[in-house]
This record gives sequence, structure tokens and C-alpha cells, in this order.
Amino acid sequence: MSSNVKVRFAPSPTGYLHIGGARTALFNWLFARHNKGVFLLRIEDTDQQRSTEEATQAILDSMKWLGLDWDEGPYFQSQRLSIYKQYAEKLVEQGKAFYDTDAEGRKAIRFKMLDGVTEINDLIHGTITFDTSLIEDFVILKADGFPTYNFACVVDDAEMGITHIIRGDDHISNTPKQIALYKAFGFKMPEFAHIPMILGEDGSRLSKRHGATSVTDYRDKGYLPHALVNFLALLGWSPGNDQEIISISEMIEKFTLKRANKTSAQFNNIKLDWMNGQYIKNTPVEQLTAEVKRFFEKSGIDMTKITAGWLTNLVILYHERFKTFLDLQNQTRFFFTDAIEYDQAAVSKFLKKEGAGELLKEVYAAVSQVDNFDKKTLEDSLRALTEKLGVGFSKLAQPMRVAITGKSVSAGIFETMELLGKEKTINRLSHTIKNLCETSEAVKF
RNA sequence: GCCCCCAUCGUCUAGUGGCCAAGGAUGCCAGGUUCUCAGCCUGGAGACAGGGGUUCAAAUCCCCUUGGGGGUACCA
Repeated sequence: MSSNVKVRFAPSPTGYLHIGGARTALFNWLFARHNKGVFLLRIEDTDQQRSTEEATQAILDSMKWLGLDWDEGPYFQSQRLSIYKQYAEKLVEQGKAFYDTDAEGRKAIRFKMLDGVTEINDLIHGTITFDTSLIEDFVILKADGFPTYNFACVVDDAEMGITHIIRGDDHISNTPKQIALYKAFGFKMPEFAHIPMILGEDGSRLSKRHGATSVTDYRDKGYLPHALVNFLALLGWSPGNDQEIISISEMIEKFTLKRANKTSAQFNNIKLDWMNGQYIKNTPVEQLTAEVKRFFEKSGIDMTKITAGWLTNLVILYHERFKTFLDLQNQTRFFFTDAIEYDQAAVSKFLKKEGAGELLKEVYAAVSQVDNFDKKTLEDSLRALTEKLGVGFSKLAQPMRVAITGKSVSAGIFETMELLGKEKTINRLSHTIKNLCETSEAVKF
């Protein structure tokens, strides 16, 4: 079963795929999949100065990473130059366009914009009216033989049979020009749907030209593609209920342009982090472990001595505690190196205290005697110690935590010790007692 | 300057004339769980930009103002 719906995503390869472009691609993709239509990819590389192959590759990679698979293409406009030339000359022959030489002596073809009123029937905005006498005769074929955006876009969309043009709001004012072109050629008019733009967190325009965030940035920081997709889908669209976490298949099922809104949205990293955390919690440990391994390796952490079982235990311990893979990496750094960076505030608060050394000496003695180095045994042993010393458990836990992890914040201390192993644990305790604690003369370690 | 688009909690949004003394999410605050933090649970503060209309009734329709965004290229 298929419909006649055919849409496209047509980025220009002048930079990485940024968040706004990704959202446009996503809406097109969702629309195509919902309608069982065709989604095609077209690279609009008509700006010889700014287009690069690296950018093209980055865009393709980003699309794949997000899971936005295309059914046709990628087409490259730079490979279709003769087509645009033919169409442009046809317009000249019909008297609808003319050769024009500018002050710099460049000879181009301009389209004759007829005076009148153009109405756009936008699927999202409704009717938008333009007075075309305000629009100048615009260049359709540049002196270098390349078409301009408005021209190539129309020729391609018509030739490729695009039925719905779903693109950013910023193209609304291009639309009357394109409609004029459609009419001049007698092409079948497509439907237009202009979706709102995504703004940066400060409310200003988010775009690659302003050094904004790219999809690859998010991949490299350890976000899950589905979480990003989910987040992006909810920027300008909603399923119509209070649902926030929506699977891809559910999105496809529910996606309609009717439910797309027309208000521009500000990108909000905090909510993305929350959402990514939700996705991480919902990802099975086994799968997460594989991805953590890959991410850590890529970050240059030596994983050769790390066993699969150990890494799995690490992921289990941190499953509900990290929001991105990079976040996990930062939280668990002390497991992978003995060159621990001690948080100075934590050291002075918990270690540079009268009696801290004595306390940790007791801990050291107790921990040294634990043979079954598991959290249960460790807890029993240390709880017994607090009773013997007559102190509350947090009195022990914090100095231990700083000694072992370097920070005053970590996962459960017994679990952490078990995972670290006995040797490293007692080494860190003794190192701390010798070098970081405040100890009275009588009990020098 | 001119043209176009947009306007609900800080942010993302629900809301298409009565069900809204405006719902959800995030963030924030407080309490609970607890070895810290996170998580989780419970509670709280928080918005219809302003002004005119239309109507028995407006967040919802119209107009103006203000604010934000976009376009005005031989960039896309």
C-alpha cells in the first residue's frame, strides 16, 4: 500500500547538519512514513564557494545516526547543471526571462516577475498573501552556470515529483517567487507547509552560520539518537495528549501536519538531558553496556583490561544516575585511573579534620580483613565498626567516599568499593591517610 | 525602510467560543526515601504581551500597539 506522497529534505552542504535542519528532515521523514510515501534526499550544492564534501558527508552521517533513512537520492544539484540551463533557456525563449549583465560584467539570466497578487495556501499557516510587484526580477542562472536556490529548487521539486514541500519558516518569503516559476513552467503546484524555526536558548536564531549546535555534537557528547529525535519531534509538534516519551513507531503513527504548530521554539538542553536520561533508563543494560564500551574506547580510555562482566556491573550501578555517556564517563573516571584528582573542597571538608585520619585507619583495618569483597560483607563490617566507635554512619561514609573516589558525591559507597576491588580500595585508603588527612602525632600511620 | 510570519508558566506545550478561577512536561522550591548525590514519591510557586472591539459568553474571532523572528543576494 502506498500513497502518492513524496517529500524531500534538501540541505545545502555548507556546514554540519544542525538541530534546525535535523528537525526539518525529521518532519519530512515522519510525514513520508506516516503516509507511506517516499522520502528523498537532495544536496543543494549550488554555492561553489561554500559547499564542501566534508559537510555532505557529515550530513549523511547525521541522518543515518538519527535513523532518518531516505528512499531516493542523494541527488546532487551540481550534477544537474545542464537540466537547469535547459529550463532557464526555455524561459528566455518564451520571453519569461532575460539575459542581464550587472555592473561587474557578469551575465546571468533573470526571471521576469509579473505584477499581481500571489496567495500561498500553507498547510500550517493558512493563506498568506504577497504583492508580487514588490519582488524584483531575480536571477535564476548565475554567471558561473549554476542555478540559484529558488530556481533549482523548483525545477528539482517538479522533476522529482515532490507533492509536499515541508521546510522552515524562513522560506515563506521565497515561496511567491517559486510559485511564479511553477506557473511559468506550467508545473503542477505542490502543497506547502512551513514549519517554525528553532531558536537558540537565548531566543536568537539557531543556525550553522551562528556556530550553533550540530547533530554530531550531540552524538559525540553521548546522547541517544532516539532521545534527540523524540526531543526534536516535540519542538513544534505534539501527539495531542500529555505524552512526552514517544517511540518512533508511535510518532509515525500519530504524525500529522495538523498537529504541527506555528510558533518558533527555543532549544532547551536541560529538557533534552532529562529526556536522554529517561531513554537511558529504558535501555536494557546489555545494549547500554555495548554502547558505553564503544563510547569509552572512542574517548581514549584503556578498556583492554576491562571485562564485560565488570563493565556490565558498572552500567547497572549507574543506570539511573547518568544522563549522557559523557556524563557517565565523568562520573566514573576514578575507576579507570589511579591518578585521582581530589576535589579540594571535599578534602578540606572531610579529610582535613581532627580525627579523620584515625577514623580512616579504623576503616582501613576493617576493610583489610574483609575477604569476600562484596557490598553485603563490606556493609556488615563497616556498620559494625560504626557501632564500635559509636558514630553515625555518615561520619564514616563521607571521608571514605572522598578517599576512594576523590569526590563527596558518588554512587553507593559499598557498591563502589566492590566494583573497585579490594586492592585499589585499600591502596586509596592508605594513600589518603598518609597524604591527605589530619592525624595527631600519636597515631601516625 | 518595505514585505511576511509569530505571540499561553523561565522553557517545550495542551487548549480551535462555554467542560479553563487554563492541563501536562521540564526546570525551580519544600518534604519523604537515604551513606553523599542522582533517581523515585508527595506537595508548592509559576502563563493567556497590552489595549480596543464582536458575543449572553473569548486564551480561543476581528483591529491596533508592542515584542520576537524571517525576507528584501549572481547564499541557501
